[in-house]
Amino acid sequence: MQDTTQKTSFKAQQLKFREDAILDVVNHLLARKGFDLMTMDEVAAEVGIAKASLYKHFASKEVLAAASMTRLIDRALAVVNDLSVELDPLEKLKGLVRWAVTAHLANTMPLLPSTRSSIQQSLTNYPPYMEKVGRLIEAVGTWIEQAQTSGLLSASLPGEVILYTVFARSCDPVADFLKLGGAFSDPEIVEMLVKTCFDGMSQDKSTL
Amino acid sequence: MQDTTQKTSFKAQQLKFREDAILDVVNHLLARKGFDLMTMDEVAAEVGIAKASLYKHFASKEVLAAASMTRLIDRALAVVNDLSVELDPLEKLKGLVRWAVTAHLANTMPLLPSTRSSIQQSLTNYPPYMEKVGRLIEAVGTWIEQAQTSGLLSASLPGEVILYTVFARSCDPVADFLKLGGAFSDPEIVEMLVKTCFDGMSQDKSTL
DNA sequence: GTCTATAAAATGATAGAC
DNA sequence: GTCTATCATTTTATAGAC
Repeated sequence: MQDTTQKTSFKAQQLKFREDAILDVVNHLLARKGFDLMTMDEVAAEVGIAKASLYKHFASKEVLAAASMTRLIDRALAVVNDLSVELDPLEKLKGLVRWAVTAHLANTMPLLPSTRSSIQQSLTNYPPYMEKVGRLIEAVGTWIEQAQTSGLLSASLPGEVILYTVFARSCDPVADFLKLGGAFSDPEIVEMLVKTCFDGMSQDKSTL
Repeated sequence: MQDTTQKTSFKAQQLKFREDAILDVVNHLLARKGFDLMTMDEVAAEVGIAKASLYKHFASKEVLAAASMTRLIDRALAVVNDLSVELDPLEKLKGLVRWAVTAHLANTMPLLPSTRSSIQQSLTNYPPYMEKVGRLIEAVGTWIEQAQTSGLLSASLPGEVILYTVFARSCDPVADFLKLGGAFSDPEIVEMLVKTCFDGMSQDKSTL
């Protein structure tokens, strides 16, 4: 038959579609409860398939989480790419933090940046993930260096510290508490977090 | 017998001693793994007693964690009290953050400030804990107001935001990553976190 | 690949002897 | 109050039919 390849490609498309739907659910659950509290039963139920079917797509809970996290890094890389326009490096960094905090508030940012999480180790042993994280770190690291040499960011602060501080905003509980309080809109919360992150909480000396 | 009360008091002392030992173990486990990953088997093994004995002291895992957390707030209140000397309010706040980050690095700071943690709800339903948290918030809130009115902290930032930001430093993953990197000593990490927390990462405009 | 049914292990909690 | 033994439940993962 002549349409064998077409049929296969259609099937492959359907497969990808289904797996993307699974990863959407996983991403959401990772964001709301974290890896340890997320159960495979829950994932299967929310996707609307049997648990055994889930295991046909992903070999284990850890593999499933790793796939979801890899997709997240892909998205972060896309955001980084979009930000590579005519912005100064400080604005690029702020843009990345805005994206992360916004996603966190929308429950689409998996709760990871914690040395304590039990997936952390299996993730570091998953080369496709680590390779992409490496690319992300390199891109953001470049922005940080540029911002420091051009006097936009404090040059006395080790770049490492700035890098981790930027990434850590994606899981900052301050956003959750402010949202819980109900006094501010999501965009307001995002802007306040960005401000305290980059400018601190002390009185701005330049205005005195 | 005349020494009945003495005997009782001695027994009570022993009981408190044992329960304090249990809470030490729990505090350490909560700091390293969090509530959900901490198991009662583990607690019992590390204390050196049978799991059933553990349940004679504390009715459930949640009660156990609540007791540990209450003791933590007691210690925070003691630190707040020690800081009520001749320091300006900004230095008091920094002192509190220093204590929290130092404890975090020493694995003695339970990983909580997360809306996602599954104990959070049972804690809010435990009046002794909430009462002490209330006192802590009041004391720190007063410092924040003083720092804002005296121009030490940005007055345009809602007090709420400053309060949460200060508390959130106790579980900031930046400290963990920097420690993992091995390039800095614990006190250096503490000072860098305090600096970025209060002064941000942007170039200080007053030096230009 | 999807399902039902079930294994295998971990874990919170309790029974009951001493 | 401490122990051993056990229960009940949850949860990761698989077997095997269709």
